[in-house]
Amino acid sequence: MIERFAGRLRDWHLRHGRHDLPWQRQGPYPTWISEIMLQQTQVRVVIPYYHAFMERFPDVEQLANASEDEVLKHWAGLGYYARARNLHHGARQVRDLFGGEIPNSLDELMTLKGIGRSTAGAILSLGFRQRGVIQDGNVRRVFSRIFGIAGDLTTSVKQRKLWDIADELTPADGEEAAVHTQAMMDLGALVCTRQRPKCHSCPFRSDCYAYTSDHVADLPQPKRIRQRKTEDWVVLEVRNSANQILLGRRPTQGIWGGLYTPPIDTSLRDLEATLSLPDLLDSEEVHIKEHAFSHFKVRLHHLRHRFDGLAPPEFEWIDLRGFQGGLPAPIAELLSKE
DNA sequence: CAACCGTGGGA
DNA sequence: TTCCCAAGGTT
Repeated sequence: MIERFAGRLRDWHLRHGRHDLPWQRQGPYPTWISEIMLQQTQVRVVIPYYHAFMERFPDVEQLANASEDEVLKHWAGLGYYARARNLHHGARQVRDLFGGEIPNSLDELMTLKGIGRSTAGAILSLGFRQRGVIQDGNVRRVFSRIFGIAGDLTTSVKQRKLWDIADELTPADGEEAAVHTQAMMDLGALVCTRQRPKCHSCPFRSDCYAYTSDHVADLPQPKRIRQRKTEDWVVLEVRNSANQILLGRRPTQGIWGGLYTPPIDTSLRDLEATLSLPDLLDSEEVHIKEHAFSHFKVRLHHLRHRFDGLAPPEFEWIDLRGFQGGLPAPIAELLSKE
């Protein structure tokens, strides 16, 4: 089974795999961009962002020379904004430390911000067509079912085991490894899905532990999700007579790091203390919007206020049209309302 | 090691 | 409505 695995996977992929994704066979830079965008993010969500991003930042040099604000503007709505900040930082590392050429070794790739072992393996394999090994959610799910790996897959023992299997199954030849890498992800994404897997069309069903022992629904073990707390945030939309709006850049650390939002705090009273705008307590609540982050929830209380004068510290008057910075998705939606 | 870090969509 | 997940990495 181990001996025949790669060959059988390749044959399946030739007929049933994905061969027309926009970043495929485009070289290391497009592979890098797509791999970062695809972290924890579905293909159909990524595609429009990928096209716009590549249009504006067609190569490493243009990405490195751009401002972080503009990079985040193109990332706005995708989420996990550290990915964009790290990617931008990584492009500058390539420019300044690698002479503008993306390195083609595992160790060097992993020195770039935001590139871990799996993403480095993917760039080596898919981007450079050199031998590289990945270990993503698709691979973990496929292996846990085929080889019957139960329990928590994030422990170091299980991680070691999964990496060992992945390494053993990956062909030595670079081009074959590239096809293998794409095929592993396609099998996980198209057949060996989390819910309602299509075992009837799986090339490994006769050897699959989960399928042959009727444990497909139990593997891999779902990770326990802790209850998410809910906070209340007051989002203060302040406009002046020129229809500009008060926005401030959020600190790099924390939620929405590097993006721009209106003044936000847990109460209007706290906002009044920091902003000291006249008649702030008279501002009206437009509506309340619930928003879920990965580890907590918020009720966004949308308030409107009119003010003409100097922007308070940490904020600036901004015309949203042509603004070169990123707005978080729920904030952009909130500000677009009448 | 566990918490942190977004968003949209499907069930 | 609510829960869960989708090509992870950093701290």
